[in-house]
This record gives sequence, C-alpha cells and structure tokens, in this order.
Amino acid sequence: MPKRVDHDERRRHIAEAVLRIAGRDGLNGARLRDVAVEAGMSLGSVQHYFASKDEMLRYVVHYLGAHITERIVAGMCAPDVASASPVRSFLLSMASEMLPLDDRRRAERRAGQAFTALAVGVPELTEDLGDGDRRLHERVAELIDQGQRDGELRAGLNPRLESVVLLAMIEGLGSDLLLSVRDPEEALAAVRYHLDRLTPG
Amino acid sequence: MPKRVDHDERRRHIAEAVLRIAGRDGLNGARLRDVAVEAGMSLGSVQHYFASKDEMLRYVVHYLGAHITERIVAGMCAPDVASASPVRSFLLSMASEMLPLDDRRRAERRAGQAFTALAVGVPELTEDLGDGDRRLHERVAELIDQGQRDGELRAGLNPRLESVVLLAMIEGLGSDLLLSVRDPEEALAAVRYHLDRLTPG
DNA sequence: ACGGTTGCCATACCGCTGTATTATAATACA
DNA sequence: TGTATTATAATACAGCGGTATGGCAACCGT
Repeated sequence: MPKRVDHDERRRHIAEAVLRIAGRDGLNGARLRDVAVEAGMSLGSVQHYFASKDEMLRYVVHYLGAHITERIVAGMCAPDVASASPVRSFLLSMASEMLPLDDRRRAERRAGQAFTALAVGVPELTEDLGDGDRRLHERVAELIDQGQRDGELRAGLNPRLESVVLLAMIEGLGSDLLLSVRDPEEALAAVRYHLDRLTPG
Repeated sequence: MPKRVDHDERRRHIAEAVLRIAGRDGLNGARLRDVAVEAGMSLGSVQHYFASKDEMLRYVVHYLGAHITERIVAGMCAPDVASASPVRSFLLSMASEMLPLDDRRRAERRAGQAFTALAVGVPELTEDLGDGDRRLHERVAELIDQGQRDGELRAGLNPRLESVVLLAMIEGLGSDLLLSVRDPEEALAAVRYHLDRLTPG
C-alpha cells in the first residue's frame, strides 16, 4: 500500500462508478456499498475519500459539470470541411452526440438527469452544471454566427437565440428519447428538419 | 366515520399531496409519514389506500400522465380570435403554461421531472406519461396544420415535425429554467423568436 | 338493535444504509 | 531501523423509514 496516492484520481474513479450506477439504476440504486463494489474497493475506502455520501454526490455533480461539455465535444467529429456545409454537419454531429441514441449515451443521460434533479434549487450545484451548458451555448452561438458570415446559414438569424432554441430542442428530444416517447429516427429527423431551415435554399 | 368513502377520491387526494411534496423538496423528501401529514391524515390511513409505497408512487405516475395534459390545456387561454394570428397566440400561451415561469409551475415541473426519472425504463409507467404527451402532440400538429391552411402560418411547414420541434424546445427550455441556466425572459424570447419564423412576413 | 364491516389511527417491528470505530499492512521519513 | 502516516478493509452502531399489528369508532345491512 503506497503511502502517497493521487486523491483526486481516486475521487474521479469513484465518481465514474457512481455515474455508471446512476446510468443503470438511477440514483436510488446508488447505495454507498454498491458504489464501493462498482469501484472495486471496500466501503471503508470510499469513506476514506469522501467524508459523507452527500459530499460524494456533490463531487460527482461538480465532476459532471466540468467534464460533460468536454465529453460531448470530444465525441463529435471535427467540422467536416469536405462537406458542402461544415457548420450544419458539425451541429448535426453535436446533436447526435448529445442525444441518447444508444445504450451508452442513454446511461449517460439518465445519470445526468438524476444529478440534475439533485441539483435543482441548490445554487452551488446548479452553477456547476450551468457552466458546461454556458460554454457549449457560447460555442454554438459563435459557430452559427460564423456560418452566417460564410454564407452557409441563411441571413437574418439571431445566433444567440438560435443557439438557445437548438440546444433546448436537443435537450427536450433527449428527454423524449429517454422516456421512449420518441424514437431515435424521429428525433434525428426533427433535428435535420430544423437544421434545414437554417440553411439557405 | 362514514363506512362508505370514495376510494379513488382519497387516492387522488393523496396523490396531490405527493405531488406537492415532490414539487417542493423532490421525491427524496417524500417519506410516507410526510405524505400523511401533507394529506392531513395518519400514516395508517395512507396505508389503508395504498398497500405499499411503490403502489402509491405508481398510482401518482398514472395520475400525472392522465391529468397533466388536461391541466395544461385548462391553464392556457382559448385561442384569441381577436388576435391577428390566433394560432400563434395559442401556441405562445401553451408554451407559457408549460414553462416553469412562476413558483406554481416550477413546483409542478419539478414534480413532473422527479416522476419522469422514476418512470425511465419501466414500460408500464412510461406509457402512462407518454399518453399525455402524445395527445398534446397530436393537438399541436393539428393546430399547425390548420394554421397553415388558414394562411396564418407560412407554407411548407411539416406540422408533425414542427410539433416535435416546438414541444421538445419547450421541454428543454423548461429544464433550463428549472436549473436556472436560463431566465424566464430568455426562455420566452426564444419561444417568440421561434414562433415568429413560423409566421409569414 | 346488533354483529360485521370499514375507515382511521397509534404503535411496534425490523431491515437497510450511512456513519463511526478499530485493525492491519505498507511506505515515507528521520 | 523505527516510527509516524496513510491506504484499505472489516465490523459494529444507530437511526430512519416502510411495513405489520391491534384497537377503536362509526356506519351499514339485516
């Protein structure tokens, strides 16, 4: 047993375990003992890194807020310069990455919603989650603005509001998919339909 | 103590109490004892009407799915025939009713999200919640179609997809508002902006 | 009117789960 | 080398909360 261990690395390891559980069974199924098993360690070890369950959950929220945007950005392909409209393809790939279209993203989204529910009404936590959203929002608005200058998107769009609308729509479609109210085909069709109206012609 | 009591009325009464608690403190704060207090009865009485907590929660999901659409429709004003574009005003009022713009709707939405999270992955429950959504969706699509025929909305819109997009956007904005990622002004501005593009001129 | 039924309640029970305690092995440091 | 420190684990503890039990009062049908 090494005396010196990277505490934050262990915390992230545990956080990932929590997210896996939350993605699978929701947050109700995330008892401290289950987290320990999922992380491959003992209950005592988990306690060693988090003084209380509440502190652990707060850490996971923070972790989620800090990494969720990076994960989305990393998951989507770079702007396809070969495409006739790079911006459109980029936004479409972003949507595909954000929507729970397969089991992996379904689990991620479920975990995300569980922690979102946890953060409601707690300013410290909502701030953490809001940060990632704000970064993404800025990036999309900037992209739309650029696409407009390049003539890829139709003129007269309000980049800021378009970004709000697009991200809100993706979020809403995500909820629908999780509830099986909508199926993946339908959700993607809606995204494409919406993106089409942003492009000229 | 009357021997004959309307069982379903009592169940609905309890369900409302659960929804109030869930809207205030989330579902974690909905212990059976708290539900009893909120409903103004004893723990034993609650047990009398629901064999288990699980059965109670399932009933509330069912109750929610059955009544949520009615609540929304009832809350929004009738199509303003005096308006230059009744359909637009109707959709705007629908959005205003669905978005958590005040404390009441904030609580309702929070409760809704809590139970939505509960229903994920449970076909029986998701079906209940999906029903309301489907009804609303049909109604909106029909309205858009009609608005198009009347010339209130621009030609070439796909009513079905427009409905999916609009409702998803409202849902997404709702989540944003609950998280305080977006403020009411911004959300309404986004809705108006989107509706504007559906109208000609 | 009276036994049975039903609504209602208080309370006891008990398993689950977060937390505290203690033990042990291993390493850093002096 | 010896000691303090730390990572890890096993176990004990305690309270919370869902469930079960028994009793009481009121109303029904006969």
